Amino acid sequence: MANATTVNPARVAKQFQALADETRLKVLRILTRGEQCVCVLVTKLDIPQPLLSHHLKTLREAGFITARREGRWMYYALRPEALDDCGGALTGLLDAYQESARLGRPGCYW
Amino acid sequence: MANATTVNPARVAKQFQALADETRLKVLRILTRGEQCVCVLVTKLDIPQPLLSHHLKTLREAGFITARREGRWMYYALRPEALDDCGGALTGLLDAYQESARLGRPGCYW
DNA sequence: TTGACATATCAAAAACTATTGATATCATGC
DNA sequence: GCATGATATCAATAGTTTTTGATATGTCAA
Repeated sequence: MANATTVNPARVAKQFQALADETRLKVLRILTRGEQCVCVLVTKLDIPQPLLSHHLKTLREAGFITARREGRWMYYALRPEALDDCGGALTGLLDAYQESARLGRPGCYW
Repeated sequence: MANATTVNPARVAKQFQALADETRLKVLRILTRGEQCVCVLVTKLDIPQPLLSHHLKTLREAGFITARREGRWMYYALRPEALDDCGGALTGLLDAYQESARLGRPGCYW
């Protein structure tokens, strides 16, 4: 289980970076309904296709989605593990915070 | 409770943007141990003071930390509600995903 | 009130990210 | 093989964020 000390800040920062965009969050929201082909996403989001392609690449590289080709179409699907992982970084911080509160906030630990 | 439809992508994107930086994540991690003065953070992170000041401002504007002056020193503290809130956006997506799986992935919903 | 210290702000430069339009790739059907 | 449609890549531009150094602000102590 992730916690504030096991989390790798550089990696996690990259994941949050991928989430730090309105269009990409909308993509993820759409994909919660199941995998979708790019053509549907383009229509739904109303942005130029190359731009969407770029955002999909960003999400894919950060591990949030997977791609699958079927004939001429590409289908993208959510990878919930990645969302879990990111959430784990947040709960790791929260857990560390609560644990330290429990211990009475000894202050500086280094 | 947050879910994939109640979440405001623009606002959430801004919060994730604040988390999308290695230094800022390190700041949050340090602050899980309780509030700290800037001088401690500067030493611990080994970055120029104006740069840290800028990152602290970013975190503050996104709601992740609070500032308190005590004499010459500024003390920054974690605001766990903001982390919760952000985590809520993630679990909102995950919940929507699982709910849709439960319903048998009806596909396009618009 | 002056000097010293802690922190914030500002302006400029550097680095990165998003957007656009043009073009390439790749699968399909003729 | 050729034309077509779906998607990806590329190169250029625009916009944003990060970093740096200089300077300003605010507080304290003498």
